[in-house]
Amino acid sequence: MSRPPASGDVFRAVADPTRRGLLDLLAAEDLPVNDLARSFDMTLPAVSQHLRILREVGLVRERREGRQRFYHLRADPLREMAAWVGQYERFWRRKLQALGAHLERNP
Amino acid sequence: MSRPPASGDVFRAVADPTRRGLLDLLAAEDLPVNDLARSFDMTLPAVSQHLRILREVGLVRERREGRQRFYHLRADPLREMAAWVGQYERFWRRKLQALGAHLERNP
DNA sequence: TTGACAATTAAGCTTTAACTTAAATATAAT
DNA sequence: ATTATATTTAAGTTAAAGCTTAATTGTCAA
Repeated sequence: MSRPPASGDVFRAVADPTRRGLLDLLAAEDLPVNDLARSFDMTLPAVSQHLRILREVGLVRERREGRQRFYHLRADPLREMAAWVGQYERFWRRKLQALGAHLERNP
Repeated sequence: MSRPPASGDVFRAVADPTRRGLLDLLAAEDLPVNDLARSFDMTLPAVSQHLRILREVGLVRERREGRQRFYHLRADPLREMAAWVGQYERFWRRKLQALGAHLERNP
């Protein structure tokens, strides 16, 4: 059985600011590890390890091109997060609405 | 100076499944710690510590009532997360659209 | 084929997280 | 006053994260 690639741990994968930064970069364009690493204040292996974690939860894919490895964003696993956080939208919407009503009463 | 209540660490706060569970419970109703703790397979202090972390990032508030402490959801800090993950929506939307187009060509 | 480059894996270290049990605090009930 | 209840804080343990340097693998170029 091939289990769904570490679902649930998407939250943990994305908890780290470096990893969110990596995803943000990859949202713009596919990039090789060296280029990615330049944006962060840590060694190349460290970035490589972060990429491994993103790979494990399916948030990025690797494509080999010569001796470089281009990373490509796969956003799908984030849908789980979007769905979860979406359930809370009504709470802040409710509050905004209350604020609006208040401003209307007290213009 | 009162710094913005630990913004950015909302991701980390919510990375833990127990803490997400707590928020999910509180989305339905305000509850005292004991009632909250019953839902989890760990000691009361452990749950109390999770609640502290949620408090620190402003995701819950405490209201004292007799000797109980009712916790109340404050969803606002999740907006940061919603905004971040929302930026990725276009990616899976694009993919769904591609799938749709494919199915139309190959009915 | 030797050497340089791109990246990962291995090994080790330090910090942080997530628990536990025990002690402390605060309120309520007897 | 004592005792019980609700919760937190303290102290200590274990495991996982996040780094680093060093060693390894694979590809290109001279």
